Amino acid sequence: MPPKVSPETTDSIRQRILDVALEHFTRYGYGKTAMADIANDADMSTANLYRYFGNKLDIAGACAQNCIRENIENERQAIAGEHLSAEQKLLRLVLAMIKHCHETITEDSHLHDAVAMVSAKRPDIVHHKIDAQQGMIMEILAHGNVTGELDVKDIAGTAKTILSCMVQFNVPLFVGLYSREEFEQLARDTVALLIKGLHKD
Amino acid sequence: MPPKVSPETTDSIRQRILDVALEHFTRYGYGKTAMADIANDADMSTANLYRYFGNKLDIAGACAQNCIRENIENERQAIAGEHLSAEQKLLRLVLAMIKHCHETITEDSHLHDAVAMVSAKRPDIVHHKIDAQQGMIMEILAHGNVTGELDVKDIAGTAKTILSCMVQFNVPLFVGLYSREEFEQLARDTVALLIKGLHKD
DNA sequence: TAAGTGAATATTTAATAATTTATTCATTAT
DNA sequence: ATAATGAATAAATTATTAAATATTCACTTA
Repeated sequence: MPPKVSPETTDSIRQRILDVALEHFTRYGYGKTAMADIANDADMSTANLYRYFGNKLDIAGACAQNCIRENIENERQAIAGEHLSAEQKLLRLVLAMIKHCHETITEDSHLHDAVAMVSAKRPDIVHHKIDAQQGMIMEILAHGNVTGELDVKDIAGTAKTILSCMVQFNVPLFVGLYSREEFEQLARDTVALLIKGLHKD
Repeated sequence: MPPKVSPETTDSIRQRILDVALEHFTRYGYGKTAMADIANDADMSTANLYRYFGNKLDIAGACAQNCIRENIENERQAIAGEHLSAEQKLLRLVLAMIKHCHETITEDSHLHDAVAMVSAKRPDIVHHKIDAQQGMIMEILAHGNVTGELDVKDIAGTAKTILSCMVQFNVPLFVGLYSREEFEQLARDTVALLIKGLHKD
């Protein structure tokens, strides 16, 4: 039997669909992206999309998971490095959140439309991101305990509390309300306050 | 000249209109409340409403200002008392915020509809509330400095930072996402963390 | 048998017409 | 002169219809 030339795997086809779809979602938003548009650019029939994804929302969901994976990777990079203090790491994490939110709402990008859709219909995907962020904060706290910089008893609970103080830096809606500079200053102040606390030493 | 019986003042008429309007906004929301409904219940013609308010949004705005005044008064009551520590006051303030948000979204109440409208078209009104809350936190901090419980250098800046850590307790949208108990626990943890900080003593 | 398609159907979205509602104003009452 | 109104108009909302789009499926191709 003759060897097939470039035998496209199921996975690579799925990936091609996702690449095309993300391009469209970013440029025109979820609503204004038609399955026919995606199919066209992916060189296949509309019907064939359904052999690879259950429906349109599944495609958007898969795109979102890719983006979130990337985003988490970014944030991990930002806080990597043994020499950084817990405060520095926390600050870098928050600044990465703000940066990501700004990218989501600026660029050309009607991406916020797709983000809203996925957030509403697939809360599990959002939750996964929250869990990952809480995990990162937990690592920062644990390491801070080791170096003697911090003294945190309930690491998981405290990480949750810290993350909740940072909602505003995580939600594009809020980030859009102020200038980047203002927001970054607020982030610095917030991290400093969380580390130091208000009480008299 | 004969003395007028029960000479209704302009102010009392305005107040009657506002009472009726708030009732309707609460029960049916901004959109589903017609000027004719308000006029009917206030025993006057629709046209006459315009002798007392510029337009429908002005009525909603005046209602909102009344509610906010009440709300601020509530929060002031909650933190009154010399014997309370700064931490206790801060906690009481946050719990009052949560309580108010819960009341806004539960009850019968399509009030969130009216709140959204006013928030969008009259940001100054919202800002007034934020300023008042920041003022209360400043008072708490200043008093804490006096008693020796706290050591806060930049009172205004710190108050702003603290308030921003509490957005989630101030925005009905967020408050609705979790149970009251969960949220109150989060509030306790947040206040404790802000007061104590993370660092090793 | 697996991958893919065109055409049929169901659901959404957009456009339009019909209705309701907000706002204004000339006029009446007090 | 001040307070109030009914009727006229402008603006917004809702209901209706038409068009576009998502999804399914019987069928073809390799």
